Amino acid sequence: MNKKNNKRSDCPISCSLDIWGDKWSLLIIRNLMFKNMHTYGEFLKTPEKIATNILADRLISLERAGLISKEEHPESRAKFFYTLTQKGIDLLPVMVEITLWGNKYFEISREAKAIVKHAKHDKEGLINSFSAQLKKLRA
Amino acid sequence: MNKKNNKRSDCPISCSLDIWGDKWSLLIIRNLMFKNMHTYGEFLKTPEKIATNILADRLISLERAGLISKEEHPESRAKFFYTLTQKGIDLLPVMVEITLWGNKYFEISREAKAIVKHAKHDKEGLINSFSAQLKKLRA
DNA sequence: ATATATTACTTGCAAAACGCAAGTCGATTT
DNA sequence: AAATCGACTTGCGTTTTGCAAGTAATATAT
Repeated sequence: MNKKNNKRSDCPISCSLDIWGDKWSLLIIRNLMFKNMHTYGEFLKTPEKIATNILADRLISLERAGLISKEEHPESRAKFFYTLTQKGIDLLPVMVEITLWGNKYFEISREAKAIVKHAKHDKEGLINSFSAQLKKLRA
Repeated sequence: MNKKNNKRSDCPISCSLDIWGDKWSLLIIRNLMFKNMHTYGEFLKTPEKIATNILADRLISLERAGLISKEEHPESRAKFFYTLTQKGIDLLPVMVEITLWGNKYFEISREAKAIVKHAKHDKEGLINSFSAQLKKLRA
C-alpha cells in the first residue's frame, strides 16, 4: 500500500527524496512547522486541497519515517494530535531555504513574506526560535 | 504530456514543490550541481537508475521551468550539453541543507561526506565557490 | 563506403500512485 | 436517541511510473 523502504543509493539527497520527495509530504511538514496545525482535519482544510486517502497515506509514511508523531489530542478523544519529531524539526533549515527560493521566483502570500523577512534578517534566530517552540509541543 | 502549470496555492513551498516536488528532479539538479554531469547519457548512468522516459520528461519539465538550459555540446554534435540557469544555481542553499539533513539521518557515501565537511566548516564559502564554478559553464 | 556504435530520445504496455466521491466508525454535541 | 464531527477506508477511473524495445541522427571502425 505504501512506500518501499529501498534506498536508491547512498546519496543523502536521494535518501531524503526517498522519504519526502513528493508533492505532499513537505506541505504536511510545513503545516506542523509554520502554521501551528496538528490534526487531520486541519491538514485537509489547507488551500492545496490534499485528498483524504493521500493525506492518510502520507501521515503513515511520515510517521514510519520518524518525522512526525501521532498522539492523543489533549482536548478531545475524538482527535489525534500530530507533532514533529526532532528529525522533523531538523528539516527547518531545508524548509527555510525552500521558502527563500520560492520567494525569489514566485508571487507569494503576505503571511509567507513575514517569514521571508525574518529569515533574511536573522536566519539563525528564526530557526532557533521555531525549533524551541516546536520542541515544547513534544510529549 | 507533462506537468501542469497550475499553482496549488501562493505558498512558496507549495510553488516550489509544483516544479521539483518528485523523486527525480532534484537528482538531475544534483548531477549538474555537484557531479559535473551535463549529458543525457551521464544522467542515465547514475546509481539511482532513472528510466529513459522519465529522464526525458524531467529534462523538458526542468527546462520549461527555467532551472536548466539545453545547449549544443562543445565537443560533439551528437550530444546536448545541459547546464543550470541562475534559477537552478540558486537552489544551492536548498541542496546543501538537504545534504546536511541526509547526512544526519542516513549512511552516506564518502564523496558526499566531503561536501558535508566543507558545508559544516564554511557553508557560505561552499555555496559561493560552487556558484562561481557553475556560472562559468553558462554560455 | 559500409557497418557498427553512441547518444538522445519515443513508444508500448503493465503496474503503481493519484484524486475524487462516498461510506464507515467511534467520539462528542444537541 | 439523533445528528455531527473527526479520522479514516473503499471503489474506481485517471495519471504517472518503470521496464523493454525501437528509432533516428551523429560518430567511429574497417
